[in-house]
Amino acid sequence: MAQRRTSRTTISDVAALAGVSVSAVSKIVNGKGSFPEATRERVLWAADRLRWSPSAAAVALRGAKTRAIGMVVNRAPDLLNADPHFALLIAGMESELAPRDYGLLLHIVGERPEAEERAYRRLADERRVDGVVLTESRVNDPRAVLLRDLHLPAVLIGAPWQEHAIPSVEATDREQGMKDAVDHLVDLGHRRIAYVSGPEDRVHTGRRRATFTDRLRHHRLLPSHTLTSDFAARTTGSVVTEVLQSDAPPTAIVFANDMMALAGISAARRLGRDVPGELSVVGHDDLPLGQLLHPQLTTIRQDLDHMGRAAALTLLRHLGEEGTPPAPSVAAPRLIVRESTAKAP
Amino acid sequence: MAQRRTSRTTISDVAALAGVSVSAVSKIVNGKGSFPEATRERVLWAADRLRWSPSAAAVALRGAKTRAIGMVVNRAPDLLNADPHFALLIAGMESELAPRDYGLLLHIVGERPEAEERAYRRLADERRVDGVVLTESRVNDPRAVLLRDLHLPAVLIGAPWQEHAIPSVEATDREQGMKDAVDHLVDLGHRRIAYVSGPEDRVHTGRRRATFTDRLRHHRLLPSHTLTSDFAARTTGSVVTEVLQSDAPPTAIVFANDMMALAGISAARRLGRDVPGELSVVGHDDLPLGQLLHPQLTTIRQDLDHMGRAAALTLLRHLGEEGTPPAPSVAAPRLIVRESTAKAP
DNA sequence: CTGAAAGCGCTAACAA
DNA sequence: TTGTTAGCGCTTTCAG
Repeated sequence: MAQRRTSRTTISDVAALAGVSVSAVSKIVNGKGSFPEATRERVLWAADRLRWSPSAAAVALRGAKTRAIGMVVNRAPDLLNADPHFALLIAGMESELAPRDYGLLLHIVGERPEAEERAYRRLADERRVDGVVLTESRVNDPRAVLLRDLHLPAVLIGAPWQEHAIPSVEATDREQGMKDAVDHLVDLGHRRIAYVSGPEDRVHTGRRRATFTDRLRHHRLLPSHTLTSDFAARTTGSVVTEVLQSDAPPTAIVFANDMMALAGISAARRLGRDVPGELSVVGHDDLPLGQLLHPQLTTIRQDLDHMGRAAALTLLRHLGEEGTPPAPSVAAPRLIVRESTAKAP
Repeated sequence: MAQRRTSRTTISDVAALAGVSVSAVSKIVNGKGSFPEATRERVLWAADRLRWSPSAAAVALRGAKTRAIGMVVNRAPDLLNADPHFALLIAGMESELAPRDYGLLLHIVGERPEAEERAYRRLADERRVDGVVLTESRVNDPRAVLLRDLHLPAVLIGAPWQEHAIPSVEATDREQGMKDAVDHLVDLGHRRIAYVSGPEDRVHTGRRRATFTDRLRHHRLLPSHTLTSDFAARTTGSVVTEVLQSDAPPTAIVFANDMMALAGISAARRLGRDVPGELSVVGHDDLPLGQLLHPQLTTIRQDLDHMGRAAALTLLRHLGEEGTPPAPSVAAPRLIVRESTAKAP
């Protein structure tokens, strides 16, 4: 028995209504052949009337293009939430994907590497997406090899690790913001400046720390401390607490991101240290949040929205999507001076 | 470019390697028929060796199930970013979806209604997802009708609007947190208490304000002010600034979410008002952020993670996904007293 | 110019 | 028990 479910309207319904063949509909809708204007109009009218759009599954099956791109985020949910960073990146990507009718398939896996690998593998094997966007480039990034094996086109947001086989999008003059931050602090008279970095496995962690150190050396200074934290506020808090209680505590700290800076400020305050009176703080990213804090956060602005856009565009071009403009260059990170930095005590 | 991949391994490759028919592979992989253990093993081994998983497109085309669910967020990117709310909801959903091999297709549309409608329409017409999760139930929610027309299964997170045709997941005893907040403030001696709500078109806006007012009446009080803001920090700031400069300013304000509370605190501080000395503040959501602020935020905790999980589970069951447990009930919102509330001045 | 027909990879009747 | 086969909805030769 021909069990008819809420039967979907198909291309043949449109063809029937327009009084043409299915192939005519296909061609007209995809702007392929050349047809008399009258036919074109009738077909388009019929498609519109029936509210028909081609089934993504059928198109994908036929042409091996899904018009979807994937992103797998390997951060624990609670830490993800603590860092609005991703939301901005995703929003940026979406603003380029949506108008081109591309979907974004998101996977949030924990920090377990095997879950991450599995996610990419499924994306590829099941042919769910045409390509993926990676963030948070890692040292010895296992994803580079994996994605090559999977033949899954990819674009990386951020500094590639060595000769990463994956094309990447980055801000021009990537280290400018950090240099400015160091200069700014030195100008304010700070001599004991510390850096609290994110996890060591991130490529940018090493880079930024190197820039930090180099720039201090440029001023004939050495880092007061270089510390490492993860994305948990608690970790950052205890690291900061410890260093502030050391013999020669820093008078200024640069943090790898705004949320860490906030956690740092919170820890300092708990020790009764005034920010910026006794301790200057510089964040990184410039989340909108920073302007609501007291003191308002001095931070290194990254144009996350544009990075997201650029990544999407780069991937789309790579996939051969026609009419995709080249990704515009992303502005260099720059220092936004607000209230959390002041003269050294 | 657009390097065509070495043609994908298909079910017939697996069948060939295992020396059986394709249907045998299909059945075995999907655990359908009954086969001798030896055959089963050989097939599974072959599938594994070839790293084969069924093409999502083919499966979808065949069975009309995509194993993907959709979510469209209608908030401007910058405001999205300002509110980590969604990230938590999404993470919660993912933790139930991922283990069942469901994907999450995310669309971020602006606040333009037509973009939103288009997104749902495409999701349905192109059969990209099996169902959708809605958030932020709206008054006269146009999505209810739309999704019914589209025959797109849906689950709503939050209080439904009237006889919303869409099943919804909600915390038990939804208004408990607000009642506790009011009681708490009254206990502290506050008599002039204001409420700053989110956009009027959200269902919960009206509900919470009603609860707020009712609970005050219970204490034989009237609201000092009831104000409305949108999700932009600036709006909240100016609303708060104005009310604090009025003749009889409130000594306590309850906000519709934590980010608004933060914006409010920031505005108060700019007027030189001490929080909580001169103004007590209560937030809503309990973002991790709240504990890093100074003063730490007193807030109404919502279990966003569980709401996300419950929504996913409910939808999956609705879709007939076997082995999906019923969604556990979501704990009632409750007041977390921290430092932003204190005795009335 | 237009239409008929062959699959894309998979599942589920139906046969053997 | 296992294999054969007919489509799912679409695009794309290839005839007409």
